Amino acid sequence: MTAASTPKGERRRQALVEAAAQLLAEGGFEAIRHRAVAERAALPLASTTYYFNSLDELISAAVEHAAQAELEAGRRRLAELTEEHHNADSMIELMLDLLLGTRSRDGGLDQVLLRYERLVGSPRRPYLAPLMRELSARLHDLLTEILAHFGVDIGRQHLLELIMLVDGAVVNALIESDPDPRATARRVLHSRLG
Amino acid sequence: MTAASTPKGERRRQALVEAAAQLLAEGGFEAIRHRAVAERAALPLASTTYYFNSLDELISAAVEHAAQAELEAGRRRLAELTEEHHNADSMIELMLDLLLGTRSRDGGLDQVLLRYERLVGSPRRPYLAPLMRELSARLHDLLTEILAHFGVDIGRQHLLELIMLVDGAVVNALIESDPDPRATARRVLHSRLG
DNA sequence: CCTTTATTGGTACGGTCGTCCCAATAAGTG
DNA sequence: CACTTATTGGGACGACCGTACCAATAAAGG
Repeated sequence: MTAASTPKGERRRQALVEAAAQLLAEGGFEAIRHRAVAERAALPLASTTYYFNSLDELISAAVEHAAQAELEAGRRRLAELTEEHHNADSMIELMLDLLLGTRSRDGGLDQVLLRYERLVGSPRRPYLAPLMRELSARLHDLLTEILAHFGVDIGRQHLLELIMLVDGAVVNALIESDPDPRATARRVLHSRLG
Repeated sequence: MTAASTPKGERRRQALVEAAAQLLAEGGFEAIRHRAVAERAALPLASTTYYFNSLDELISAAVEHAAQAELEAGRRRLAELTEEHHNADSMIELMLDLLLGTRSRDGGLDQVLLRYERLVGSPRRPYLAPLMRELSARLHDLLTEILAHFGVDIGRQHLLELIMLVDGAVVNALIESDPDPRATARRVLHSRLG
């Protein structure tokens, strides 16, 4: 069964999803294993197969959970913006937070790496494709809203170009000897929006 | 031991590297397993640990072998260029072949996917970092030579921007419902060079 | 209360994995 | 030739993996 019909069951199922999302953030798709998830959630191994028909289903739930949380955090950031920070710099930093993750601020690489592994690893997991497209569309919407909020009126095509530039900057920064993808991406955004 | 001291031994070692490179091209890093490599090379399992101290060493050798072959093929292509094909279109197609692989011509996705998995997966394999940087530098050299051969004088910074654009176009095309990363990348190059 | 359904958790199966061991054999060398 | 080193190939070990089974227990519904 893939659904719980009892409050406690629902709580356990959710605990598994959150544990899987944590593992995803820490070690990528490959870190989501039945045993690892169960241990992280302090539940028995078989609970993972009881609430999810397969590992893929669990991975999907984890990806969706993680992405929803990221989008919500972004919306909260947008809502909390005060007038005093209405400059291009803070807009760009907010965009970078959404595209690369907030942990990239202090030079951390792991979160950036995970995001691009997720991106590139998705075609190998066909069951993720519709979900990824949906989440990608929502992210684009949010970015458009953010730009609009800062008075930047941007067309869909121009936004996609911006995202392409950032992504290209990141994947190329990843193999440098002292990688700082956020700095590279920031330079790109400044040259286009700054 | 990591080296062979006998002609036959050297041949076997090379057979393992080629088998590993084949598997890498077919299924990515994860496809390089002791047993798979040995079977592909029609050699016993233990030969893989006899000639390579670890799986990482075998993976490194496979990556280097594959990349060298790609670079050599690119150089051959450059040398074989005749005057009749001296137009921007054929230059761009050659660049796309080098950046995305020749199998992307007919819309094939797997080779493109493999290349970007290799790119994004490299930071997780620190032993690959120096090798990847070396190979990346050689690819940049080759691309510069190609552009120069077509009369395009391009600075290092401008070349890097071009590559960034292509890579960004590709990773974003990968999650589309009917992905054609080569077409997207081609559009980008035409808008900059065409 | 009792029956039916949902959940629990311990365990087992069959598989793949990296790595190691070791006797048998080939190759190289004096 | 003998002796030393390189190589071969078969097998085994312990660790993980996804998944399935099943008796015991808790919850829900009449």
